[in-house]
Amino acid sequence: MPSARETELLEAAYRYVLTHGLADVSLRPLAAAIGSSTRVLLYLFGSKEGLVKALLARARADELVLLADIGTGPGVVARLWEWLSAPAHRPLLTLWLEAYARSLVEPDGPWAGFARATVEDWLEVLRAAQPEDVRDTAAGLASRTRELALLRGALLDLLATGDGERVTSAVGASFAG
Amino acid sequence: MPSARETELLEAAYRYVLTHGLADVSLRPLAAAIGSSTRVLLYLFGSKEGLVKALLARARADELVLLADIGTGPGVVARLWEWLSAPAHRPLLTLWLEAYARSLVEPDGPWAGFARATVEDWLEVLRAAQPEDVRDTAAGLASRTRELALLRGALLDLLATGDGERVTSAVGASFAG
DNA sequence: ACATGACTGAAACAGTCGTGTCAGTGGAGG
DNA sequence: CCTCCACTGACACGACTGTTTCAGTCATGT
Repeated sequence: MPSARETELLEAAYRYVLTHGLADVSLRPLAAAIGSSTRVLLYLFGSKEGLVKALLARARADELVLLADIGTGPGVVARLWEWLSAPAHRPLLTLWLEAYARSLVEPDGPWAGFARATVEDWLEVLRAAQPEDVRDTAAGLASRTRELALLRGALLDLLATGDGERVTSAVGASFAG
Repeated sequence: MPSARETELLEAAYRYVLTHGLADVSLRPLAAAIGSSTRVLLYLFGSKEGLVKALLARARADELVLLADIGTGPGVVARLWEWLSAPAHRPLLTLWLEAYARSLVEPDGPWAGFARATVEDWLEVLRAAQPEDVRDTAAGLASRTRELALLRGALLDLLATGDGERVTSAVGASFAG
């Protein structure tokens, strides 16, 4: 149960890393930017690793809210892509990709398991959206794996090029109906 | 025109970052691991940024060799996936993803433009593999964008879960013919 | 023989890193 | 009033960062 001050500072730190990235964040500049001090951050989060872990969990909370609100049934993929391609979400998704890559390179530490966890989260949502008769078949598994791949590959493209038109039309062509 | 010693050390450093990652590499441990010294690395590459840039270019060279060898015509996507999913290439692809993510967070520095460049490289290969009559149409552009997205999304999944069977069957289902 | 240029070792530079220490605030509950 | 506890400021610690300075070594070309 985090204290009020803790969640307040976490929120500020979260806003900070959304624009500065998580990879080479350091306590002193971060503390200065959010009007705090390294002493307080260490006191509240125990260590830098604790802070990073809290920030990762905070980012994941945003993701889980989306997945909970997205619903099921036909059109999930289109709705997911709508959310993924929204310019307002770009900082969050860049942060997400950063954490994803990092968790692959450095399987220990606060990043541990981040990539695998998001794969499973999303696959589960896509599974829930499938018709019942394919949900537990090999074809169903392959199908939602393919949907997830398309969404994330398209996201990679979009984040790099910013060419929403081209990428959206590519995604849309796959799930028009 | 790099000297013999320079390419030799670059190759050793490349092998090092393939297993240690590029994000938090530092000169002293790297130099020690490859039997050199920070003095020499700085002398040969000018600065750490110069070294990182050289390493990125080295990684890109591996990628370009693949793209040159992959040929054109039907089956490119399947052949590309065969290469991407080969266990031997995993370190390279993890490094690739790391550089990709980093270039999005920190658009300046040695990473600049890395993500965008690889998108264009791959799209061009896929374009060359398309039948002539669609190559310059909007549908052709959307089609190869979609192929690229699928490949890279599948790669993300594979790197995180290692579940080659599931992912490969998902990719295969899209391009069986 | 000599000079040139590629390469290398040792040590130091100023700076930043995460973290620990010690000493306080300042408000809430007894 | 007094105590307790969440929180904070100032400062120092050792380790590490990229980079520089100064001094070589060694083979090569003339």
